Amino acid sequence: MARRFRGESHHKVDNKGRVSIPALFRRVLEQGDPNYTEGLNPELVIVYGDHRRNYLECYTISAIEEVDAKIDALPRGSMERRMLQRLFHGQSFPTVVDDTGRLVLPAKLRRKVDLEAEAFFIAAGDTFQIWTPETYETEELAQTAAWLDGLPADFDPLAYLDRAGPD
Amino acid sequence: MARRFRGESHHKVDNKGRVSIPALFRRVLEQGDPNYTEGLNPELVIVYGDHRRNYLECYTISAIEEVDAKIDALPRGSMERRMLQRLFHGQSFPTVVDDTGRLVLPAKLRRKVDLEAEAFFIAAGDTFQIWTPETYETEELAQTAAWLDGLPADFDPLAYLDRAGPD
DNA sequence: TTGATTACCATGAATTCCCATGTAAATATT
DNA sequence: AATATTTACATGGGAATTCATGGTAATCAA
Repeated sequence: MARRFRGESHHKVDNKGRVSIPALFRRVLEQGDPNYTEGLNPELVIVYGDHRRNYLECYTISAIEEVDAKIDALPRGSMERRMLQRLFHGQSFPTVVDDTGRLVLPAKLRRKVDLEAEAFFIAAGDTFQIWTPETYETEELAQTAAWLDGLPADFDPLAYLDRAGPD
Repeated sequence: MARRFRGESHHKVDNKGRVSIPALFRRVLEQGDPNYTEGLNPELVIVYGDHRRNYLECYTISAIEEVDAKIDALPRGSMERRMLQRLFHGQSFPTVVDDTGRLVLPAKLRRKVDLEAEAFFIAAGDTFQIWTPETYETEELAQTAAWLDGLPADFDPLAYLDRAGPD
């Protein structure tokens, strides 16, 4: 497994759509781009998905190539294949980190996830996500809080690491 | 099972956030980093968690890789997986021991656990924790005392090693 | 030619690098 | 055993570099 993204942080988005990528994420993007060499800027792919998805998911080149390979393995003409193609090939945006370590998010993408002055970056395994801070708090955190409420009060979610969970 | 951390100690934190790692812990970090070789500095991952957690938990590379493998095994899209990803991939900070055996804790992490001039290190199996001394005393010790108070006066905690507990 | 996108330059703050020192611990030497 | 020598640790300081962010000029597309 390639190097993983790790960490979370907030960054300003200016009116041109420029936003700094957390420095540690940049290192991972560099390592995950087979064409990257010292001095160059790594490429990446931003998957934005359909209208229900309200965050941007960023893939290193090698991560997206793995996905592509899996899609290629699906039977031609199958629904699964068509859906995944639409999601990963259609609803995505290939781009490159700029010289100052920033990403330029086109207005279309910003509008899609309601991004204005600030963006929240969070690692998620071999990808990282870009959220509007408020959306992340209200949707993502609220959702887990609700889920936790359905569990025994003393149950430690970390137990999921080792077992199935609370009976 | 990999080598374990053992012991506890106090260290100064300077205003750049630098703090010495107990020398014995360093040896464990070295052994727990598959990429470590004599002369190099071991990497590690600091998991800080959400607002409810008031200490930093430090994982060796192999310990965190075990965790990652377990997360990877959970079904994509499941709440369990998302929670654990948020905690271990998002709310964490990968770093490396410096040449003089210190760790540099960014302001963000120090603020989170109220770390100022001094830090308390304590081993916890295959991880170790960094606490603000006062927090550790008031929260952690008080809790243990309360727990012991709830047991028969002559109860030996070692009984937990072999069975479920008292009675 | 006009709004948008890209390339370049600028700057303060945070972070890393490199070197220094006192002290405790380990080892070697009479 | 007592003393000298070396090595490892904990801690500190300043210089050099990286980061995040902002601005302006050059380029592009329609």
